[in-house]
Amino acid sequence: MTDIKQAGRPRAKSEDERRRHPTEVRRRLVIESARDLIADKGLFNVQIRDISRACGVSPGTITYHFRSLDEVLWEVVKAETAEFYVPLREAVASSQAKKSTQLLSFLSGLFGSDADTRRHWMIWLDFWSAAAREDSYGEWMGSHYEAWWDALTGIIEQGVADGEFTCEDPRYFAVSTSSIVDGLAIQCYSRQARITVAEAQEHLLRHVRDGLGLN
Amino acid sequence: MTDIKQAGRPRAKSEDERRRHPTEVRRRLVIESARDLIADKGLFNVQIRDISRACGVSPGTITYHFRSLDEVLWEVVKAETAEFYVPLREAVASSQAKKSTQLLSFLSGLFGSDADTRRHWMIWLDFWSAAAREDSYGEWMGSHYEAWWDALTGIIEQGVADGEFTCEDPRYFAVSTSSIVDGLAIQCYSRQARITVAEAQEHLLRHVRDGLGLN
Amino acid sequence: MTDIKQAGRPRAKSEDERRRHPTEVRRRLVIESARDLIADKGLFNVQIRDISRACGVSPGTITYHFRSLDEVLWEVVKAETAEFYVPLREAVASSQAKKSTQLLSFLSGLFGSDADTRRHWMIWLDFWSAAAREDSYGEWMGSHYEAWWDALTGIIEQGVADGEFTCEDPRYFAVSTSSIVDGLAIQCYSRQARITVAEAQEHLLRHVRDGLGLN
Amino acid sequence: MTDIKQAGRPRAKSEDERRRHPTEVRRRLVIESARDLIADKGLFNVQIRDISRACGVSPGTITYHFRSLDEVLWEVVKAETAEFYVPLREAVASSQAKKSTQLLSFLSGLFGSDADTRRHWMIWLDFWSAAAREDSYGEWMGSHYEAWWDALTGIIEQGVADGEFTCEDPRYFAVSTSSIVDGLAIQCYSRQARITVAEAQEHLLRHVRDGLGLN
DNA sequence: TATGAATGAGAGTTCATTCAT
DNA sequence: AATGAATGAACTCTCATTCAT
Repeated sequence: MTDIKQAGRPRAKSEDERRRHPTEVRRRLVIESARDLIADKGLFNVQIRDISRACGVSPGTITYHFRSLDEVLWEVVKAETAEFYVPLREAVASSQAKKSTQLLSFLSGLFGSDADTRRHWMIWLDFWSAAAREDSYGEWMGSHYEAWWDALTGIIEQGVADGEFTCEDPRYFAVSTSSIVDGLAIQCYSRQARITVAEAQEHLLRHVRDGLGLN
Repeated sequence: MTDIKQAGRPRAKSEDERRRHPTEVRRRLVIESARDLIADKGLFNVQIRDISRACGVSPGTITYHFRSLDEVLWEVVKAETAEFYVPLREAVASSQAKKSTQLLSFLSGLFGSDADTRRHWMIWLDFWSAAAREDSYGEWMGSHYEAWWDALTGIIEQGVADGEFTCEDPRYFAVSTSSIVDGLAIQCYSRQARITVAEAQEHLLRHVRDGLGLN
Repeated sequence: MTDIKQAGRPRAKSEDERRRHPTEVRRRLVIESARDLIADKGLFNVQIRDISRACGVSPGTITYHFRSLDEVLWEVVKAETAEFYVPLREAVASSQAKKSTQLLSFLSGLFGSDADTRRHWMIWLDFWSAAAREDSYGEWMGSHYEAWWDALTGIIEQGVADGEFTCEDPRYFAVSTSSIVDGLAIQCYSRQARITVAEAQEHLLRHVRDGLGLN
Repeated sequence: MTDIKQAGRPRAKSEDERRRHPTEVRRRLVIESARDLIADKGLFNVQIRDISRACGVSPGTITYHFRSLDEVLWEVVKAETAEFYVPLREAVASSQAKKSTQLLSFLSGLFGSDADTRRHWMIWLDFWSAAAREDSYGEWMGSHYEAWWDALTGIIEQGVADGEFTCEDPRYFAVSTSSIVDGLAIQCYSRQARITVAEAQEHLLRHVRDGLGLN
């Protein structure tokens, strides 16, 4: 019987349509598809079947490449988190512009009406809930914000050193800023929001200009 | 076990818990029990059986008094929301203290290590997720924050009028403050938090004092 | 404690609104209300709560006066059955008209578009299903049809004796007629019926006139 | 238990029953099993668990292949309905016998004491109730009877054309006949029936012979 | 006699996971 | 590597019935 199964198989034909991928490739494809779904339905409202349908594979393929649904979710959060602050650090590291320009343009980019930004915040909102109840999520979130704060602090310190602006306590200001960002995101990305994304963005920039004595 | 119940000891109390109650009373008891559970397990991780067990009633009793589990959750959120800003408005309305004292003492109260405050923020975190995906939650959240901002704005305007402190744009400052509150709560109430509740509180107060020119 | 309950009671006030009735009266009121519901929702699709609501009493009142829901249903069927063939026998017994007139006018009355007739057939349809699976319903149905046939046979025999019409085998004709009645009712009282009630009636009358050589 | 399965005994058969099947095959197996159950317990008295037990699968398998229990029931009714009138139309189309023979032999076949025929009428009885309350069932029933009548009418017209028998109004006679069939089935397939299946059959044949002037 | 809160077994359905193919 | 049928525990919700009042 087991022989029969092996026998009828090697049909090279459909090989090209539904490609077979090594685990690492397939995992990435799955995670990518799952991100949109999660943004839509909520981190803990997504089913394996949803994800498999979104990838064009069968449910079994998901559990073949992942230990469990939770692992998929977890990987999505990690991917989302990574991609969120990478640009920040890159901007800090590479840009030749003035620090104030770097800072303001980066922070502006946090609020946008495009699908990607919305998706990011949707996942992020759920992530906070998760981080409040599970150590693993909490730990990950902590290290993420720490890096966020470090990066912000770094830019501010450089700007101060460059004489672009002033700031008595860069660390304190970094935490304030990241908090305001999150607090405003809650407002402007909710349903029936009372604050538009543009208003949130404007609010944030005003906060930064005021805090750093820019104009 | 039944013997213990029959015996003459702590009868009064357990008799009272398991008594029959008119719907309105029972609903309130259920909501009260559910609040703790939700804080613990998450708004959408609580099951009817959890709640019924917590109330000492059968699952059928929950659905007898509520149309569905969603209604219970919804009522919990409404109760939690209502109780959150009521004190703020009362403080504004009744206290004879200086506005700055009122304000700082109220805001201090938002961050605490007691079970009630923790519970509040746990529910609140889930509420944000819900408000990002369902109009009804979003609408409710919007009107809550609007009231929050109005109240803060009112106090600040009075303080300015009284000459206690200065503020160029009270409304803007109110939104900033509520956003920082939420943003800090995310940090200090998460697992493995990098910021303690006391630090968050201190951070908030510094933000307010700086913004209003107190000290 | 039991004393307290007795104490607060004798409030003669609402005595008149929600009358208390001896069991036999209450049972009849319940059965009467339940008939319409059953016609609407189906014999085995009616809930105690529906019935109690229809009577303006509480669910407990139903089970206080009836052993069980099944007993209510059963009584409804008995009431419906009784009222169905009583008029037939009365018509036979009392009318002074010619037998052919009696017969045709009675049979015409079986098909009508009024609510009462529809209600009757709705219950009757469910009754057939019940009679096919439970002896008690089957037994009751059998005796009902036997009486039906006897009555029809009797009229026909009298009509033949009176020289009004001819019929070789009155019993056979009675069974044919009752069967056609039921078969036509299935058609004309169904949803999306292909045969109207009027057509069914006309069909039946034609069958009887042909069979008895009337016209 | 696992040992028994591993052992070489009656493997072929039980292996086959519990084998995995593509959806279409499994659906048919489920429908087939459900038919008997429904005949036994009634169309709306069958539970998913009953059906799954009868098929030797788990409850989840039923809802895996069907959207809901209602869909199973609906498919059973459709299958039963289809198989009911197919033979009639085939007899009309293919048989070389005289029309009167075709007709009488087909109609005889409607009443039988075998399990299949009983099962058919049990389901059919419930179907009438359903058709009286739900448009979808009513619509389906209507089209079924229309076909039934068309087929009967067709045979009769041919028989008349062939000079085998006479019939003034074949359509009217077809409706009468189908109604008598249903009306007699109610009687002879009920519990405690007063008319045997054989008597019903005899009654029907007499009706047809009389109506067509045969003998 | 009447109430209606409370019960809890049992219903349909969902869904992560398993595993033969 | 991929499939998708199968599983069965667990969920929400229903509802006849009970019983304190």
